[in-house]
Amino acid sequence: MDEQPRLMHSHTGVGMAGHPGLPQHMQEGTGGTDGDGRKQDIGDILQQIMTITDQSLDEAQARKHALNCHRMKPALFNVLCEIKEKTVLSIRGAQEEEPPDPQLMRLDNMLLAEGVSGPEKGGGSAAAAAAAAASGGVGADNSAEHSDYRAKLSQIRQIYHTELEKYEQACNEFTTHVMNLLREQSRTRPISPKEIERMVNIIHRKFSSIQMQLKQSTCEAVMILRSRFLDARRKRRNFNKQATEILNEYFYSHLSNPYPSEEAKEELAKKCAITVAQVSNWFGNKRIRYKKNIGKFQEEANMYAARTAVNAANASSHGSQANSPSTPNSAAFLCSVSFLPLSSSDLTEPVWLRANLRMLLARAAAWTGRLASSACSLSLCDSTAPSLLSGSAGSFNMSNSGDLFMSVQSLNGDSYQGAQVGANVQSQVDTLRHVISQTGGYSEGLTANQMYSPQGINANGGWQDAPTPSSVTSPTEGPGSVHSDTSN
DNA sequence: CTCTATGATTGTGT
DNA sequence: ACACAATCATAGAG
Repeated sequence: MDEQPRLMHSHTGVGMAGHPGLPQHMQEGTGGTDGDGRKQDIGDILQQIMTITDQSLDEAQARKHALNCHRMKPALFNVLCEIKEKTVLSIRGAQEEEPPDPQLMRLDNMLLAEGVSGPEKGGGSAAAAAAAAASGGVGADNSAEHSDYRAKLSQIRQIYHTELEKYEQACNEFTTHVMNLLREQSRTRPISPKEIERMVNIIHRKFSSIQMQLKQSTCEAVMILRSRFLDARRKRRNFNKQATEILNEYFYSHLSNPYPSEEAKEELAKKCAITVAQVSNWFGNKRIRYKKNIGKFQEEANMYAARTAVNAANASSHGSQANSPSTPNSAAFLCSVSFLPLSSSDLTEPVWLRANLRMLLARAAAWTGRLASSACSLSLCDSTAPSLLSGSAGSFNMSNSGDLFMSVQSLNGDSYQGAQVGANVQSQVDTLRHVISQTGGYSEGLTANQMYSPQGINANGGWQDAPTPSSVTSPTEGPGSVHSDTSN
């Protein structure tokens, strides 16, 4: 019974179809020793199978037909079935259900998010819009770039879909081809539907790995495009002068607590035509840089503080002609001018306003250096008052803030005379705070514990002790206190 | 080109 | 979630 081994040999040989050396070897093996006719026939048939791929199509068809009609064909088929019985075990073991590839899922998700693989309309532009928002684009000046981005993205999208379609088509064609081939072969050798299915799976896996490469390179292309067109760092543009001035004005007029509330941020963002995130960035940068190098910002601080005071005075005098500061209108104006989310009642109480102003005037006089000792006992109705004066007033270095005080004092005079004290109170408070923070808080000659602490920059040079904008309150203050930042 | 200014991002702490 | 600090990367002035 040496038939079986030879068949096994030949069977493995089928897997290596087209091997040029094999037919010769087979011939040697079959025609050599016994010369048995049956074996000779089987050998011939096998040889024909082996060489079938080397033949032309017509010739192959003819031979295939001859093979199918061969008298020994059923016998060969039975033998193959027998062999199959033995090998099918190993095939069965090889079946495994693969979980979805996480990398492929990542790529799919990303392509979907970028609007490449999603629905045609909206996806790409939505992604572009999102990217535009992320880059903080103002709109007008880089809309051209965004349309360019969108065009490029849709180009990528198109290429991706074309390629994907091509791959899918090729996959289907190849699968059909293989299935036909297997069906054809199933007439000659035993092939179960399971095997066909398995083969199809293998083909699909191969093609999906190609697809993954396509997806990967598409993702890379999108990333490159994104970074080139929408990377905020690359596309950084300085804010325009007006926006910077608005931001600086707010910063220096709220120097004791430069943390704009969400509402204030939105207001600033609207005025500056930037995003709220950009406002936050700006304040973050400003705070840190101001703190790091106060000296460098002093001139700027003075300028803005003075300007704020002047603006406030103008607003106040203007308001005195049109309407009284005690009217709801002027209160609303005060809210909007200084971004104070105060209630109207907070601002329409002339008694405390006047009292505040008297305090301010007294304090201003004290701070100009003549009444240093008495200043400590004064108490501003503003929540910051106690802390503002917690340090030694006599230590404040007034040398570089005299001009500021001049302007404040004259303004106070103007507005106080007519008891029209609405709009400029807040700015004056903050202007004064500014002067304090500059002189008391930062002068190099001061020791840390002499600096005023909680509301302004603390001994460590930070505002961390300042309450959050939404909670700037004082337990001692009345209902009409001026808050540097509050939210309702 | 260098240097400084500045908007944005990232990592960390609370 | 927010602020801070460090850092990056570019803009713009010289």
